[in-house]
Amino acid sequence: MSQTLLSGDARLPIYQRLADVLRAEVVEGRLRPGDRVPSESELCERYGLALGTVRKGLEILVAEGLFERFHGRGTFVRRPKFDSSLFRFFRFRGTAGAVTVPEGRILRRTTETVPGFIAKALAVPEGSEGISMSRIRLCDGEPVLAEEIWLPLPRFADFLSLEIGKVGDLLYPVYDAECQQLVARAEEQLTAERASEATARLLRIEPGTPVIVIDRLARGYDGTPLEWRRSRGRADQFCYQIEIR
Amino acid sequence: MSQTLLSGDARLPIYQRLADVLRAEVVEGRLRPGDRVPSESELCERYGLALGTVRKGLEILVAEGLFERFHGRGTFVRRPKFDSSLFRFFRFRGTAGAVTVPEGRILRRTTETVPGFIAKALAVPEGSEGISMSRIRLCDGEPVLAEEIWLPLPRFADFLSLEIGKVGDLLYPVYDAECQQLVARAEEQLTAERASEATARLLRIEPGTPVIVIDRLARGYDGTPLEWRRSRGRADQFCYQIEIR
DNA sequence: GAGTGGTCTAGACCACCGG
DNA sequence: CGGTGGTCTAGACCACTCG
Repeated sequence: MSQTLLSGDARLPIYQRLADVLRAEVVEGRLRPGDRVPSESELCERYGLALGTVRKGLEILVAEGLFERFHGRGTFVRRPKFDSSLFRFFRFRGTAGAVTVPEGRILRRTTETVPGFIAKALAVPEGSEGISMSRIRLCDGEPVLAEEIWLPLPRFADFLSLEIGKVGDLLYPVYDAECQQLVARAEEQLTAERASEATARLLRIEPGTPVIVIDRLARGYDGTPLEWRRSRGRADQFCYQIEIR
Repeated sequence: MSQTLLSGDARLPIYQRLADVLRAEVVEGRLRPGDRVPSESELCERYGLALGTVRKGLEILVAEGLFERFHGRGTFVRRPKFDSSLFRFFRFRGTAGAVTVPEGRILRRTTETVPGFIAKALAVPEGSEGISMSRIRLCDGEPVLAEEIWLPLPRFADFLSLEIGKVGDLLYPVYDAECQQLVARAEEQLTAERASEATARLLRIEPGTPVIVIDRLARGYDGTPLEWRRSRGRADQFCYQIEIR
């Protein structure tokens, strides 16, 4: 019957506990993005469950976006990649259709005291040190986004020894490779404001022009805040789409 | 076996065809929001299917947001209500937490030629007539949104005979009751711009202040465009939140 | 061909809701 | 209490992928 080798709160459904166990495998790094998850039949045997129960557990994680399934190939831990997801919000005049990752250039990298509200978001102590960066992103050589980025210390200490010019267009793979920090998801918040002098200079627009402001908090699989980022882009290039029910 | 009374492309899975059949019941108005859907066992009998197959079909429609299920009570057609969903994007200073529907006041209602790009969105012929409205929405007496609304004719002809002052804070229930037009979902598109003179006056802000612009196209269950709406709100009160993976 | 996920069945028992 | 959805099982057959 409901006899299973699964740990966890016995009041929860078995498929839920299976999902919890597998999610923990990812959170704790035993399963990494791209890895293959044990097959359905393997999980049935290992935990002494019926196929339907195992499938339901797996489907939970698919719905969460953690796993991907491929008929005939297997179940895999999904690689999150959201630089493309951010940039689907922008309409670019030149590159119609194709999603291209804009070029990224780090302009400054310093160590500073983390401002209060960012410290709060990153869940680090008030007044602690962090890495502060300024970055610009370009499409076809034209600036489209100006970014301020904060990373907590000592978690990202290894990032300081990297040559700034060698960092590519995407930061999250670098966080993974150099600092063993995997970004799994993020929350964003949108608003708009007038371009400041500094922002206007970076985006090559007139000060006072409306810009979209996107605050992003990136988190690891376990929910730990890893990076705080504020991006500003020209409103006339910005366009976000949603479907509602 | 796969013998079933279900219509539709036989290459599709049975549960998918069941979902299609039930969705059509809603689209064609035989099942209306709030109605109870036949029970699992009833559907099993009616179509000669196993329980698991029926459940999977129902779960598709739950995932689409069309149905809601309640343990012990039954399965129901969900009532879409998104005036609250729009306003969860806004942060209001006064009313912390609770989601309140802002007061809505129609300032103008006229019949005019539908502008080209709106006609396109509404899928009505270029140059046809439509209802044009101007509406303001207030929270605690303060204007938070200025709206331009277009309705296609003759679909919404009955709307013209309504007393403008008697229309409440929500339009969609009125569309349903008076024009037999049920809004099921909507698409929105966000951007920002400088407040024009007219917008600034309505929102009681300085011209040139950044405002968020939300274009919405509301559709019926069958996908027919029903209403086009452009809302403008003060950027300093606007805040849209998303989670990404 | 061996292994994977996808579909479908038939039936058991449980938990919740309402009258 | 009867009817509803929720969980779980055991097993069949199919469709896809890869070596």
